[in-house]
Amino acid sequence: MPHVLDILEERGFIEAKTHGQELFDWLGAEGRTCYVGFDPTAASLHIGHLIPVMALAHMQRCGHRPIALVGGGTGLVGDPSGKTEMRQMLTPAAVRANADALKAQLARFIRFDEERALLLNNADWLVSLSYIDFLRDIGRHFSVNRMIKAESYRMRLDSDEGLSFIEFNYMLLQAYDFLELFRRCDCRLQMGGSDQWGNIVAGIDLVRKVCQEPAYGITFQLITTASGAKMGKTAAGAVWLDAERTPPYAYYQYWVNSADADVARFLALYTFLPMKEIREVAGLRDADLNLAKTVLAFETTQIVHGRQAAVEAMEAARCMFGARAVPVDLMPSSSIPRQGGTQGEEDAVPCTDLAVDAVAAGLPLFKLLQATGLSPSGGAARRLISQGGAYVNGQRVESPQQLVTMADFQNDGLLLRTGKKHFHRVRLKKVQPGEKED
RNA sequence: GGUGGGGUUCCCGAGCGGUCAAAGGGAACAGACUGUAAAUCUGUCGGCAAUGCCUUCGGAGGUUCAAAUCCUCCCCCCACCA
Repeated sequence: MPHVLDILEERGFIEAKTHGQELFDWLGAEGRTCYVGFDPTAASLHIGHLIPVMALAHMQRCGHRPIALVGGGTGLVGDPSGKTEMRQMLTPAAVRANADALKAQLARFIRFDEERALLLNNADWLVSLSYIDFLRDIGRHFSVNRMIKAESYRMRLDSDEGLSFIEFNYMLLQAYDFLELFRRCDCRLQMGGSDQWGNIVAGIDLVRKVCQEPAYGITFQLITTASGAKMGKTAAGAVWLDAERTPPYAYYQYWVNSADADVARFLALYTFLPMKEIREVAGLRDADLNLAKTVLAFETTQIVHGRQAAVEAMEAARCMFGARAVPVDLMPSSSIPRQGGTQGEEDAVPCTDLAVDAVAAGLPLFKLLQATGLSPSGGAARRLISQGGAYVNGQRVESPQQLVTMADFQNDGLLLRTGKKHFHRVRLKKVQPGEKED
């Protein structure tokens, strides 16, 4: 079996690690326990969380035992690391609800059956801590002189806003988590984003001081897109793993729209396809690269939303954009369907129902653009049309006054498009007499 | 608690009585070029069935024909002092 550190290194995960050779040797044996913490600041993970999640999945595939630690306790405090502003404080009830939601999503990546991975919540040991005991047992091992020199606090200590005492304590709590997991599960490795370096090292030191045992840490690269933007940040907000927040189609589209320069890197980080095949992608040029983007989008969507949703998203995209089928010899390990697929599968495209009555008299198109959410306001829709950016059934709309009529509907359906890549279907809905339209 | 400096449209940031829906930049959106890429150029970028009307410049009042701009009170942030 290949060594997990080699895999993570080769695929571009690792930014820094402690104890180079010693860590390598320790991971050389099977069944090592490692962990990553996820604070439940929202009811869903987003793309930014994917790197540590994938890393845990690689750990498991290499025969180790990952722990996903949901921060039900630390989430009540809020990590200031690398943050320019203080986090909004969440109510304990919200933190609990979020923690439950995260568990379900993590199970997409990691198998938790038969103790092959653990899902723990640090609220189980943090919430009941006694202040004085904690200060005496844990707090005495921390040097404030050292803490204020930590890079992760630098931004806040230098800022106008400052650092509140509750946030200053976060490092101790996370260090205590590591100690607790070491004691409970013999967990000796903590991983996290590059902003977690300070917190991880604090935990390593604490384990050594309290138990005189070695512990290790790995931090991951901060992944940005080729244009320098944070992963998963769009104008509409984060790209979520929750299908309610980001539908599979939109999730798929996010990945298809990756920049050329990112494709190979993202395939390595966000899929499990073999590196040998990914390296071949580097030889692709121009439009051929789009095929690799299709594989990337399909694979990542499949992991998060399942095969069915991934196929639907891909078919919808193929239908809308008319992309070529992925050839058999491109990344053969991918389970992406290679044939043209079924015709006209548009189900994944966002859709709005419209009552016949509303159309019968003629509905101004700009109203419809607004109603479907393609335009944020009527004015924006009018501007869009006059700039030539609106299309009905593939036909450019010429005038802002244009009406949508029954003639525009084929099989009770109509396809709106704005710009190059925003599609929305409209379905005619026959309202029975006496039936109320919402 | 004292003194001083601030809170402007998605973000940064100008404006300091009419010419302000508010400069400039960024983000975003559309068009052209393309490959659902990048870069570039052009346009748009509070709302409204719209040559006009309405709502915005921390909040509430006030002065004025006219207020983001002046006055009063309040809230919040920052710096220095205690």
